[in-house]
Amino acid sequence: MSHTAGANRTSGIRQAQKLKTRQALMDAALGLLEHQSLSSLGLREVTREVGIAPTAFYRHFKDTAELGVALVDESLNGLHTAIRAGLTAPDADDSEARIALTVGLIADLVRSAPAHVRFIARERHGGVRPVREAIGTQLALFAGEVADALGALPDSSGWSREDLEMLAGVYVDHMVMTASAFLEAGPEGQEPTAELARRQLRLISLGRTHWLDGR
Amino acid sequence: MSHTAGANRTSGIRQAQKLKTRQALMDAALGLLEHQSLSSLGLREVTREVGIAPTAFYRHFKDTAELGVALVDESLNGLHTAIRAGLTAPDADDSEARIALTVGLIADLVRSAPAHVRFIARERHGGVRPVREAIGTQLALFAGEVADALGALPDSSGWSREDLEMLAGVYVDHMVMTASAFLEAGPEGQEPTAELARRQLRLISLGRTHWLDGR
DNA sequence: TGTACATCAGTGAACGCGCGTTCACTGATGTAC
DNA sequence: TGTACATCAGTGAACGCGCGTTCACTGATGTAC
Repeated sequence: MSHTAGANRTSGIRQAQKLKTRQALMDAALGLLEHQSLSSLGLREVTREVGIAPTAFYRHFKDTAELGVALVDESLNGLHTAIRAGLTAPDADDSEARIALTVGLIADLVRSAPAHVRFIARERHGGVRPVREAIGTQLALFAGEVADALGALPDSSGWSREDLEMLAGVYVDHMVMTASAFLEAGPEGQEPTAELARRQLRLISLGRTHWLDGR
Repeated sequence: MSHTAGANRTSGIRQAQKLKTRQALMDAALGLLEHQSLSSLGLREVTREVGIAPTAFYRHFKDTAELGVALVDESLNGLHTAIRAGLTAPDADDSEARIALTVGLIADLVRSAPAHVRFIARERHGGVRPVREAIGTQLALFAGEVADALGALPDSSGWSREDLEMLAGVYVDHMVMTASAFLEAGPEGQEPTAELARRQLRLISLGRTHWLDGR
């Protein structure tokens, strides 16, 4: 209509630079959150780290809570695609192999994006409501997808939607706890942590196998 | 030796008043932590709430992290005795009844000490290392006790100590998650949250029953 | 019991500092013609 | 392509404010005799 054709392409250099700065703010925040919680993260701290004036922060976020919500999306999109890649790889037919694969996937995720994992584990029950709620919403969506995936498996015939969602919730919670345990464990703690996680998944898997036993 | 006999009784009025102020600081902090994390809690905030001079804080704690560690002990001692009371009440012989009893106990705990529960859930993965570590240590001790209790049950014959500890860990994690879920859920969310928790405990219970099936 | 001294929880002034936010600005990028 | 105007990401000074920490103090409580 008005403007030039292609005006809403938000063209070129300016937009690219803005996105780059925004990303730099998010990266800096994620780094600073290794040793504190979002509720104590200062706007000046973040801009100092990036090397821009404090006031420039407002060109991107209204406050640090809004930055936090953006970090939730970034973190859980990553986790999301990483895990989905694993779930849809149906190479493993026995449950023991699927368990090992899942735990390996979580270990990889923690190794490749420790700051994101830490952020989610930390703020999941953290002091900043909008961020806590964003994480809750995203994890619920994620659990819904896992429930769908579980429902499509032959082992799940006879399962109600409610039970599938319960099971998916158990898996998602276990995943977050395991990821956090990997983070806390030192280098020598990695393998014991993985072994514990596999053992726990075996327990859940057994419960799952016998869920419909009493009809 | 020196002093009067009974000198280390730390006698009387002065000591009592000091303990009272210390407790007031802890109570005030717990209240202020409803909407923030320990890493952003200010010493002046806490003393203002209690109605004493900021400098008086140092008579009790070196910094807010130390206060946090004291809150961990207070919170988990409460939880500890509350849950142990439940575990040692062996009225329930079928597992369904034991599950309902456990979930009811958690709900009671959350209702009677919401701020303590919130504090533990929030700081378990929080930004203040000494506090995070204190919670980890206490929960590990707690899980050890639960493992002992489980090992004493007839259902547990043939279980290795390692498996008992794994199972106890699952129960403890589930308890913290459930307590946190009760907190987040509104008044109408309480019963659905309880039902979900019972369902999850049924799954774990089934896994437990069949743990030794393949020998 | 009474007196003289010691202890120590809580005070209040003072400090330097970093915070979040406002404002008018600059100059590179984008758009119209 | 060239020119004139609009946009807007980032600037830098300034503000009032609450922070953590220091220090010398006060006065009620505790102890010795």
